[in-house]
Amino acid sequence: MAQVKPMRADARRNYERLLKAAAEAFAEHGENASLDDIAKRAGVGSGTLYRHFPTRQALLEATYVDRIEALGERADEIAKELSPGEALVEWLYEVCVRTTEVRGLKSLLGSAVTDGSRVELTACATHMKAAAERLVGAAQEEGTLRRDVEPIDVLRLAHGVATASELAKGGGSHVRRYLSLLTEGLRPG
Amino acid sequence: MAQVKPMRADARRNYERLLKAAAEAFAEHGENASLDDIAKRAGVGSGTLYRHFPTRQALLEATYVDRIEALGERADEIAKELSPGEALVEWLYEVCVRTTEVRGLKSLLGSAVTDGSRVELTACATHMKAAAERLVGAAQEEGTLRRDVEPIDVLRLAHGVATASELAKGGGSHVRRYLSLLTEGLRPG
DNA sequence: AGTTAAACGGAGACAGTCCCCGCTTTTCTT
DNA sequence: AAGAAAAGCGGGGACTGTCTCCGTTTAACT
Repeated sequence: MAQVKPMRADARRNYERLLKAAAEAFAEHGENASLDDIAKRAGVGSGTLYRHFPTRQALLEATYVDRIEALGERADEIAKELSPGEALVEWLYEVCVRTTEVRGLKSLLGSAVTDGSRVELTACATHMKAAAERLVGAAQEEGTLRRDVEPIDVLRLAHGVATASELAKGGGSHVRRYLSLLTEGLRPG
Repeated sequence: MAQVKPMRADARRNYERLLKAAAEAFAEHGENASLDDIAKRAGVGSGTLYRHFPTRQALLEATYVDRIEALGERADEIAKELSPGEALVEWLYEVCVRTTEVRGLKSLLGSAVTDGSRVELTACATHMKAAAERLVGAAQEEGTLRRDVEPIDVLRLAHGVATASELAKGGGSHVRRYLSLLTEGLRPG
């Protein structure tokens, strides 16, 4: 699975430049930033971009793997500090916040939890699912999470909460509230 | 607000043709169906399409107002048959199902509950909010819905549930489940 | 230095959006 | 009924974005 042959020097250089340009462009214009423009920013031809990243999704993934990995690590940090139930909620909160804050991350996380997505098991999907499994399993052990939900359900619902929050003007400020409505339920407590 | 002058005969004819073509195209290709193609199907020039419907959103709205109105009426029908709490849930279920079933409806319903949307208070937004207000109010009276949620919150969360369901392959079959996770909460009952 | 294979780049085919403005159709007037 | 004014039509074309193809360049290895 790993790079069998080392990349040629110019290829490696262009790859990195493209990632940098992509991060800028996605941050500036959202997930639909023009790909040709990204190539231009990076100072390479568009052919080079498409050779390295055959689809927008591939570029998005490469651009944000580190963020996704960071989320995976956060899961474990949080798990050390809080009880399993609290840890799950707090992690989901962070996932939602990133989803709404980091432009372009949303579609990536979305396709990571989509059934039958073209892209077979991307690195991002794997990371997220693994982290969710750990937290969900622990919370169920503890008895603070229903046993009839799967990790993937939780991830999808978190994505839904992020989407709902985004619909409000100050998206971020609604995340906590909407997430707690999900965890506590809409019935009066 | 109503049409001050009656439309010219040809204008009216083209308007209707466009709506019919749009319904077909959106059903076939989703909300991003080509507008020029819709004009072609309708047998009119693209200028005519853009004159009647300045934005994709406007066309989407005109295409689906009747569906939205139907949802508004369903709210009242359901309210007659079930207790307030059950009625709200059942209505939300139908909203979610339509959202996932009718291609193109999603982005319309989404922008209807978006804060600070360009389009000031569209007919769709008004209908949905009014229906939600009735059901939410009744359920809160009855005591089966938290008092700290607004109708708009409920609509947004329903949109989130629809989004989450869509991420699963057989979108429709997950709606009931995800909606009940929202109403009951993720904690064990 | 020479050879080779990998990588480059940007022109260009294609598709979609949307506007502009000369032309046609309808409607109004007398 | 005929002519004028108003309303509406439509499609050409500018523009933007995607993505591929293939002649040219360049790194890597002798």
